[in-house]
Amino acid sequence: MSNTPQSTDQYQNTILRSLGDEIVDRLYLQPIEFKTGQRIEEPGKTLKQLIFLENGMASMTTTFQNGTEVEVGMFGSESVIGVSALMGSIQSLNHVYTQIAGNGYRCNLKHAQTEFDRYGPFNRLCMRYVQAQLLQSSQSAGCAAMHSNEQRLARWLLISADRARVETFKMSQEFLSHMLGSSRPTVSVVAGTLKKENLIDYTRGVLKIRDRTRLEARACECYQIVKNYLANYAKFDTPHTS
Amino acid sequence: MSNTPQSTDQYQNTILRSLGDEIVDRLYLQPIEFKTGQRIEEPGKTLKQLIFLENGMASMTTTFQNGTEVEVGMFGSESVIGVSALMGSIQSLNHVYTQIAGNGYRCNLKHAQTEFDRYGPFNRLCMRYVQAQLLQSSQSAGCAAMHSNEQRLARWLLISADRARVETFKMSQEFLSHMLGSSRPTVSVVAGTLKKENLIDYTRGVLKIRDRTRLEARACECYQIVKNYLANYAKFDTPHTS
DNA sequence: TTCGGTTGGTACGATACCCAACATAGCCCT
DNA sequence: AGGGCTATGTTGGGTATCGTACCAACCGAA
Repeated sequence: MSNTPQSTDQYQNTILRSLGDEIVDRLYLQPIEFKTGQRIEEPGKTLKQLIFLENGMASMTTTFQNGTEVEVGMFGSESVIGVSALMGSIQSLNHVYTQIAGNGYRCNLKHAQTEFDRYGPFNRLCMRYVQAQLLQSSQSAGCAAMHSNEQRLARWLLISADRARVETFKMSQEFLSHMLGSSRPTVSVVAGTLKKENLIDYTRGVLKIRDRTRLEARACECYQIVKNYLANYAKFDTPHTS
Repeated sequence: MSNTPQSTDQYQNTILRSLGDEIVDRLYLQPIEFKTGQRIEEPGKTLKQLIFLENGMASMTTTFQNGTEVEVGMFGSESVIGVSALMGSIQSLNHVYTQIAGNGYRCNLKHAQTEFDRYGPFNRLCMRYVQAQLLQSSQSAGCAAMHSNEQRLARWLLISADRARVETFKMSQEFLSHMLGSSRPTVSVVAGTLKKENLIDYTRGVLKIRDRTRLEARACECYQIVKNYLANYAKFDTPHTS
């Protein structure tokens, strides 16, 4: 069922792993490291590259008129950042920047476009990934409307850990409050509860997941839905090849 | 700057309008009418068709474990429903059904796939539309996290009116509460406020926008952002043709 | 060691919203 | 006109969360 000849498992990134060596070669990837808080995209700026994360995590955020910032999307080793440039939106719409340091590969937009225009596996994987992004956004929209801050915080921590492929990461409460669209004191209280019950460890911005199972029980179902989808989106043939 | 030879303006639908006659012919469209509440997609069910709405409005909803249902996406004359089938997600993920009666065109998935695989204007428009969907979802996610029920109700009414191309439509409070992810009494109160101020008329489920300007002022900025994007997404050349 | 900056904990009043319940009003059918 | 039925209006109490404020803990630089 796998959708192309597998390359060696030298990559953590879902898409790179699913592409054959030959195709990856044509992308002319350049290794790149990310510090925490590094900007990848800015609204209105023309996209010039794709980023394939190997580990670490990046957020996409929207800034409202009153200056508040909310996370509306997230990227990790399952994703390719900037794929909208291949789909006709060459201007970025939102901020994207790393939340958890990591590394990955940079791909010049020209090379990506050329490969995309071969309408082969890379093209199909990008389209599938966009579907995955859509699922994530939709789920987040419903989640924000229906679920409590505790559920959403638990979900957010789990997602971040999954994507960054780490169980420990640095993350201030101020920051978490922006991610959830809640207030900082609320994060403090909610995180305090989870900490008291030993689900997480949280000291001066360093966050560690201690009991993943119970933390998952506290998170809303949105966590599993998105996780399952991301785990499988690249695995099956498209109708093109069936 | 327009992206293909225009067909005559016989269509209201953004995508059909942007495609040339020749391409539209190859889609073998069949006219179709929608009553309120008619199902278009169901989760897990295999997609067999695309729908191009000419007027009326359809919602995509997610149902949570506890049975509550929330709207996570919306379709109108700017959209094509079921495009994910062309992008590798041949199973529907969510419910989609009409909220405001209308009509449109049905396109067999096979014909759509064939045209899509020509990698011409139809392919590019579909990709652009998916970007538009993504923007809508993202914005909704942020909106649900940050904005009040009043703002969101006002936004929702305006969006619905725009998409359905009508200023009057039928819509129960029970239903609106699901759309917003709020409770029915809340809708009653909020709608009551807007009604007292003569922004809307609302009698026994029939809703009419009376003062669009002032209603827009009550809605959050998300309304304009999405509206602008939808008004323009099909208008410019993709990088392919530049 | 001291200082300044950042981060975290907590309190408190205000508010938005929920939930459940009940009363009312119009619609349809007979 | 009467009897359900559905949708709306309204209420009251409870809860989650906000906003503001203030203090404490910690970190790194001087």
